[in-house]
Amino acid sequence: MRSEKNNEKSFNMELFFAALADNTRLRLLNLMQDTEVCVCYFVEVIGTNQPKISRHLAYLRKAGIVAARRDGIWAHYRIMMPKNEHAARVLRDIQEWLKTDKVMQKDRIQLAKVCCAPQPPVSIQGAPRPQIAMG
Amino acid sequence: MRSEKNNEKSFNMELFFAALADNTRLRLLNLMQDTEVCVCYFVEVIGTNQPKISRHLAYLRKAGIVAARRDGIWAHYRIMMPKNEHAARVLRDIQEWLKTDKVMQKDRIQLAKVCCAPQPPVSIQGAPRPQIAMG
DNA sequence: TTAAGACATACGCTTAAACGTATATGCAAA
DNA sequence: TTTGCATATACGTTTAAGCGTATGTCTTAA
Repeated sequence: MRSEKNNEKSFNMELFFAALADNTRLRLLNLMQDTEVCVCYFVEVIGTNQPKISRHLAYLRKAGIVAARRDGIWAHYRIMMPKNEHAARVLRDIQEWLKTDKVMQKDRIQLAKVCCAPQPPVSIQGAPRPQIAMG
Repeated sequence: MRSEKNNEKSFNMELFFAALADNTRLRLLNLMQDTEVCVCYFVEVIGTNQPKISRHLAYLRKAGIVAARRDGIWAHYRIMMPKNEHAARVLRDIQEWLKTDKVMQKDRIQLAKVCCAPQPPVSIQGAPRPQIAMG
């Protein structure tokens, strides 16, 4: 996609679909299906460096697909339904789509494991647990 | 999107959404809403050079969203519903979405004008007319 | 068989997306 | 206030998307 200002008047379809055209971002959305998720869990489950996750989350934020909540040193991200009804419909369809994908299912199981483990990995010890890990 | 082989087994979501993340390609899809359309009409309505149109149509073809039909020197493109039910659902939603967009509506009106004009522009004289220009 | 037209692709360029690494920011405990 | 940690952003590099122009391919008509 070529750069273009995100006009307030009309929803930017290009930006919306560009945000969805990346496997890491789809995995992030998948992990946020049922609840907000702390950034550190994304890093743990996706298994990559933290700046990469942060950048992709920023991309989703700028596209109006997710919202962030700060809680002290922790940042929690959640899916935010676009006001545009058509975009919202597509996003809901995508959520259902992701639920049927084997790799995405694995990711959600992995999130549940990491969150509910009695002895979490050292890298995320003390991280805030999401209320619900899976649907 | 980074390059990745389009695995036959699982639908390539990245490629699918990347194909939708471009305004020219969305305009092309919009013009194919009701019927197959000859390439020369795309060039006329979009108002750009022919190789650009051809390249974007090739992109849509590779993403499995459109199909081409050769008829002598003419090439006709039409929307092809993906076999993947989720992709098909999203694509149908997008078609409805495009119908509500002012700019896209203008494009379809323009297509109708060009196709039904008693004296078509010189550049497309003799071009095969689509059966239906608008919904 | 040549010529002309419609369409596809090759080529070189510009721009931006995505990456890893380094660093800045902001909060919290000591 | 200093230290440590979670997160965000800056920076430089690599890769590929998108573009205009040029050229190739295929078909039809002369």
